This record gives sequence, structure tokens and C-alpha cells, in this order.
Amino acid sequence: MTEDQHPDDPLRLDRQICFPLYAASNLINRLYRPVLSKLGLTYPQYLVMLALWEQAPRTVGALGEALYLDSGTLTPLLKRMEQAGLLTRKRDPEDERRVQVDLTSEGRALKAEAQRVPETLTAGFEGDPADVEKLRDSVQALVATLAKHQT
Amino acid sequence: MTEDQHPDDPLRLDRQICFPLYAASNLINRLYRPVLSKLGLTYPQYLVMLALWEQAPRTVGALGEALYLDSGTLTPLLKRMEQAGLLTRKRDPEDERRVQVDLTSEGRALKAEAQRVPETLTAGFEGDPADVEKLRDSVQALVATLAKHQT
DNA sequence: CTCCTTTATATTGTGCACAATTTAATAGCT
DNA sequence: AGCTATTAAATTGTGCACAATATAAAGGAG
Repeated sequence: MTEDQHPDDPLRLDRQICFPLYAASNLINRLYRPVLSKLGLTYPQYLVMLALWEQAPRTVGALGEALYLDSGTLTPLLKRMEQAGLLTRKRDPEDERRVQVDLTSEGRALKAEAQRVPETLTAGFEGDPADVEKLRDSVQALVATLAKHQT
Repeated sequence: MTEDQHPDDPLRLDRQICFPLYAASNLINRLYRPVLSKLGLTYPQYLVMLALWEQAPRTVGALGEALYLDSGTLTPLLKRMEQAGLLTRKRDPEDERRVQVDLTSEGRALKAEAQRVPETLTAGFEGDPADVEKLRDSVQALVATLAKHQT
């Protein structure tokens, strides 16, 4: 009982822009997993580390803005990372609503071990690096548009 | 305690290709959610419906191949959709290992209601449609490469 | 026919992701 | 100061996503 394949059907899977983004995200997560597990990190945890290696301390809210995540996702994730000894969570004395997230020395030290992660993985992309950069910029532009429309 | 911003640091968040894909996937999921919830679907469930509207019945394995998901994800998801009356799950008498997933009449009827979903959402992208198509094709190519490398 | 391997799906356990709600602190207004 | 609204994070409950494992059926070799 196969349906007809109307080439202009807007519901065709291969006409969606969203599906390949979804699939790419899943496949990349799968690709990172074995590499990052050697560092004791999941992929979202790795993103938190990238954000903190650039700037620390940061509030939970600032991390969420950088990574497009909310406290419902970040709070338990940060607690696990705190348990793992990578970071600390402290209420800001200036404003007790805020929680400052800072790296431990162990968290800072992990950056050295992570240096080779990007090159290890982009090897699997096997494409012209310039094309990959162009793709990255396009998706970044899309993310900026989507984020602006959601606030 | 802000770290230096070395422009060639491979661990800078804005140099990652994977992060914008991850963020785009999350943001799109968030964008679809309110629209799809009116149809009683989540985003992955919507993808299953797109796949089945193109061809049904299909085995769990065939669905997984089309959507890049495994049985650990699909089995509980399909059970929820069966509960909702959208599809049926039946062991194939020809090969009792396989499970055939087929649409119910209710599931087929939902396609009419979903017709306007894509245009409703791509409105939020507000970009040249040709650019969106180009982006889609680039990400599709990336997905094909990633999928080939994982098997 | 029996043993062994492979294949298809299901189960278990962990970790996101998010909407909705809650808690608590700050800011603003009068 | 007292009241209200806003803001920041945490909590709750649902639904993915996946690795690892389990279960069971099919296929194949001797």
C-alpha cells in the first residue's frame, strides 16, 4: 500500500529543511559520544566546557543564552558536572537569585586534553574545509534568525 | 576571570560546525512544538508520519533507516502513537522477527490537517527560499556523509 | 535434525530538552 | 516602608536518543 509520490507534496520527507538538521544533530552526537566519553563528557557537557573555557565564571542564565538552553536543561546537567569535579556552582552574593558557574582547576586542565577533539571529528566530514565553513556560517545565520523569532 | 580569545583556538564555540547544527535542531523542535501539539504529535512522531504517508506499511527497521533512529528510540515512540490510534504494529507472519507498522484511517486522515504545517513554519525562516533550499541540500549532503561513516 | 550465527525488535538505564510550575530574591512604584 | 511585578534558578513530568543487553526467530553448516 505505497502512496503516490507527488513531487510537489510539501510533506515529502526529502523536501523538509528541518529533518536533515535534526538527523545531522543526532548523527553528530553519536559521532562525538565515544570520543568525549574518554574525557568523561557528554556532548552538551562539552558545549558547556567550551563556553566556560572562553569565559568563566558565568551565570546559569548566561550559559543558557550562549547555548540556547534553559535552566530546566542546565541545572541537572551542571549538577552532574559539579559532582564530576569540573565546575562549581555558587549563589552570587551580589544577587542571590543568580548562580555563578566557575571552572575548577580540574575543569581548566581538561582543555588541554580536549585540544584534539575538533580535528579528530572533522576528519569524518571529509569535505573541502571551505565548504564546511560555508555550511557552518549558513547554519549560524539560521540559528540567529530562529533565536530572534523566539525570544 | 575571562580567558584570552585566541582567534585560532579550535575550541572556540563559534568555530564549531556541530554546535550550530545542535542549536538549530533544538530551536526548530521548539518552533514546531506548539504547531504540532494541535495535531497531537511531537516532532519525532511527525517525522514518522511523514515517512508513513510516503510509504506504508513499513517495518520498524525501515523506519529507522529512513529517520536515522534505532529500535530503542522507535519502539516506545511507536507504542505511544499506536495508543493514540494513529498506527498499528503487527508481527509479520512471513518473518516473525519483523514488526510491520501501518497507518490507521485516522492516521491517514491526519495528513489533510498537516498540509499547512511546512508553510506555517518556513514563514519563520524569513529568507530567500532559494537560499533555504541550498542550505537544505548542504545539510542533506552532510547527513549522507555522516551516515555512511557510521553504519 | 542440531548447533551456531545472524537478524529484528524489545528492554534497561542514563542523560538530555522542554513546558509548566514553584520558590525566592530583587526592583519598582506609591 | 509596603505592595506588586519581574527576574533567576530549581523542580516536576513527559518524551526522546542511545549504548548495552536480552529475547526470539530465521538461516546455514555439517
